[in-house]
Amino acid sequence: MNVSDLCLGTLYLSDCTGYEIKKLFEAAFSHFHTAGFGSIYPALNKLAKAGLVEVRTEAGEGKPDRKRYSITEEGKAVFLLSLTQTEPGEQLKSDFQVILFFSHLMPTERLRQVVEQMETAYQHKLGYLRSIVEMECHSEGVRLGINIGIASISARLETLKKHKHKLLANHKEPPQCDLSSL
Amino acid sequence: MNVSDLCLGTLYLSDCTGYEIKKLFEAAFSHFHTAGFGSIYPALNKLAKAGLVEVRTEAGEGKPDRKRYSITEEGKAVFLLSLTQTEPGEQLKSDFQVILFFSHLMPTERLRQVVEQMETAYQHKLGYLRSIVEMECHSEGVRLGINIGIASISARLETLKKHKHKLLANHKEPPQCDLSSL
DNA sequence: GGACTCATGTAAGCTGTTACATGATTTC
DNA sequence: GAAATCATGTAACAGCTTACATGAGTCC
Repeated sequence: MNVSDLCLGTLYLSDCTGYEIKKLFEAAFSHFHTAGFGSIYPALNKLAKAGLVEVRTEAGEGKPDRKRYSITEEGKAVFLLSLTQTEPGEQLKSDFQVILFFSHLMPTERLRQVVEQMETAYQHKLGYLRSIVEMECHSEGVRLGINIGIASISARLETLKKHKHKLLANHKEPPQCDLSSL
Repeated sequence: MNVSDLCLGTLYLSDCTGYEIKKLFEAAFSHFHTAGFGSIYPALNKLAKAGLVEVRTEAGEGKPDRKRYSITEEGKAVFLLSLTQTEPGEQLKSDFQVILFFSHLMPTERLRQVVEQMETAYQHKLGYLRSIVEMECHSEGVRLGINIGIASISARLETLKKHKHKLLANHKEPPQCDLSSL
């Protein structure tokens, strides 16, 4: 499942412009997938070339022109096929956990900062997820996805809160390293 | 934090061969980072060229020759700098959640399969994490990282178990799509 | 006047995956 | 005899990020 597939899937639900797809990605997928304009626009052009989507240009009054994309029947078939054939999997990339892994090499003060930042980040994410789960327009699958996200982040936050004191209290200041040559 | 940084960090802890680094990655980082030989070997060569690690070749008796890498003082300084400057962040890429998001477009039977696969995958991951947290060699930071992983996966699994019946019971078989032309 | 939103796109580059190539030894 | 483990590496490709380019309108 790459950006191209996600664009096709989004267009299955409703016609969109590239800009709207980006906004939708942020609102709907941001807790399990990300994508920038630099990958969305080329993906849409590629899909159009392959005949999986169709484009029509709308003249913007006072605003820039927009290209509105619709999925074709072939596009629908391709998306359904890749959806059913995709193996479910999850992969986390956590710089926070890397930092924890090597935390004994870090100054205590920086470690404290990092922990605090992460707590705040978790709280923000939770707030966001709780705000969207309350909306009543979700399908059962979407709702489950959000609930899994909430439970997961909530558990991470609680574990961090519970153990951070031990981490910081037992932390030994590492010997300073010579950075003058860099 | 890329593969190159992680190699450097691993070599900070002890001298290793590329092959050993891969094994260590699997054992220690696999729940928050992955890397294959195709990125580790080039990374080590790059680090050697930059003077951040040193190599010596060991003749293998009955086994292939090995290249053992050690970090240099400059390498240590570079790693400590990038460790303290890295902003803590986490990013999930979940094809499972994508499937859930579009689950109303999938055949019920496939959805049931996907949910079961994911349950098993979570259980395996939990088993693995619980087996390593019991070892007593971990630093406080490493232990916290593992505990966060356990809490997180555990929460995901429980949420899935709790809501999957509702998901499957309310699921409507979507109209079949014409796949003959593909 | 500056920042932000709307709107689309390109190009360079970084990073990583996958497949291939080699080859000996050990285990089933 | 087949498969797995040990051991290193390259080359092609896929995929995404970042920065740049353009330009009008709106809000403070």
